[in-house]
Amino acid sequence: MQIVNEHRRKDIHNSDIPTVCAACEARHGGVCGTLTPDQLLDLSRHSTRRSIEPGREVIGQGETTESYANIINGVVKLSKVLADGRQQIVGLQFAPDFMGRPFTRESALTAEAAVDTDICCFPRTVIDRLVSEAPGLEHRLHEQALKELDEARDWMLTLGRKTAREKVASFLYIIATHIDPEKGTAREFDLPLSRADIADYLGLTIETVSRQITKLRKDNVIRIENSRHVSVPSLDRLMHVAGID
Amino acid sequence: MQIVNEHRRKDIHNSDIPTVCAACEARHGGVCGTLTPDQLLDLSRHSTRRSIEPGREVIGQGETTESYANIINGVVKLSKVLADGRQQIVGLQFAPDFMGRPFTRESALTAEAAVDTDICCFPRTVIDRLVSEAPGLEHRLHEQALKELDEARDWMLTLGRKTAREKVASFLYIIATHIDPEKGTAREFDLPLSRADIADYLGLTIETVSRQITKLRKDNVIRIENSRHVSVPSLDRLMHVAGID
DNA sequence: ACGGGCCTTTGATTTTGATCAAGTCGCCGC
DNA sequence: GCGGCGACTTGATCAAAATCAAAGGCCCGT
Repeated sequence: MQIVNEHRRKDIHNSDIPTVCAACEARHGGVCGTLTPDQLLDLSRHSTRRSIEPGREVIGQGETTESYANIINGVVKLSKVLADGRQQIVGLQFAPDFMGRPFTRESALTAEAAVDTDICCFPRTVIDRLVSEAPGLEHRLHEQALKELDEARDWMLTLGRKTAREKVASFLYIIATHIDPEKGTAREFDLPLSRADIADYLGLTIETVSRQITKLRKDNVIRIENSRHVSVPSLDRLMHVAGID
Repeated sequence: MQIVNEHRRKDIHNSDIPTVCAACEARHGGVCGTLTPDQLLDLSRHSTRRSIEPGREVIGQGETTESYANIINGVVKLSKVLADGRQQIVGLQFAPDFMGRPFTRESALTAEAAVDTDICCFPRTVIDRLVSEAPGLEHRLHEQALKELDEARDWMLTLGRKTAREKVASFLYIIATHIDPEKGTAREFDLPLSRADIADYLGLTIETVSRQITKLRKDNVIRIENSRHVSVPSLDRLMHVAGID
């Protein structure tokens, strides 16, 4: 897609911005926003865009990574598995999240696209060099880590203490509030995860997830078509069912 | 306690180190290790030691914090509560962990001493200033955040996918490997948490925790006296029961 | 030593969600 | 249009953990 000046975002200084970066959302919420035009140019010269189809693994548990990436659009599942195959999704990442683990080579988890996803990949060496040159970049990565930590801890409360109904409602709420990186909350959306994925995210079985979704539909908390498309008449109601004060 | 030169650690340059810091473990695994003697002196002038008895709240969910702290010894529970009182412990912190949330005023969780605990408190303003002066400090805080994120995600797998027996064994394994900051793993230790706390950490009830501990004892995975003191004949066996490959 | 309170254990019963087992729906290729 | 396959739903039954209930044990002060 060719980007012309009129479409460029006005909230960041755009002169001398590499063409590929000019329209990229990752420069706003994402990590690239802290870089100077020079640094951005440097990074963009080494970065490559990739499209990933659903189910395709980006990085496997225990593998070594030689690159980081920004999510341009789509959804990525982060998961862990037990030796006997039990699986838990430990996080979802949306645009413009940064993926990859600074300061360590080996990944402790598997990252896999949940839907068609575009990412912008950077070689580890370039990011590591930029981190040492631009202190603002480490600060941004640090903030992203803290955000993920907060999300992980919120989800621990969901996993440990909520009922199946509350868990499913909590999941729907997360999706409603994250699926569209532009506006805050969507009252209608396609689920980026299959029932099996939702079960792995919530620590439930697919049957329980399905039953609870059916029950939420019968209680008019949500409306469903196609089993993937959900609309939420009242966000407040959903939050309440999810046990979020 | 008075510290004389002979007891000072040799692995860090000790000249001009403030007396209170000289014997402090937090300088090794902790965040102070990155500071120059000058910066350490600066920080130590504004820091205060506090002893906290079990059950005493250090910082409450939703309160604003004006200080950070290092744990000198003891154990701190980090927890979240739902509106109706259901509680989940989302993390345990041991010496020499850093407590407090950089870059945000409001705490999203409650921190409470689990046992008698000593902490070294720093005013927010001083740390924030040192972060801007010493890039190494932010790097260290970033690493601590990433460590906590890894731990949180590991625990999500435990909460979402393990059985009660595996959960209790996982908890005992965590304690065995963290209770003594000096040596790696203890094969005998006092539990820093009550049954109620363990239940809140594992997303179980106290009765289930008690029953599973009894069962692990009968299966000779652990030995118990006083209901607080535990010894572990075989760490490998415990790990296996905990579902850790 | 005695009593009271709290923490812990143990037992009986119930409930929630898992498991087992059929279906149904939608999509795609033929 | 038909058949088949994968994803989802629904139903029946089962099991794990929660809940309800009652002791025990331990510590502490009197």
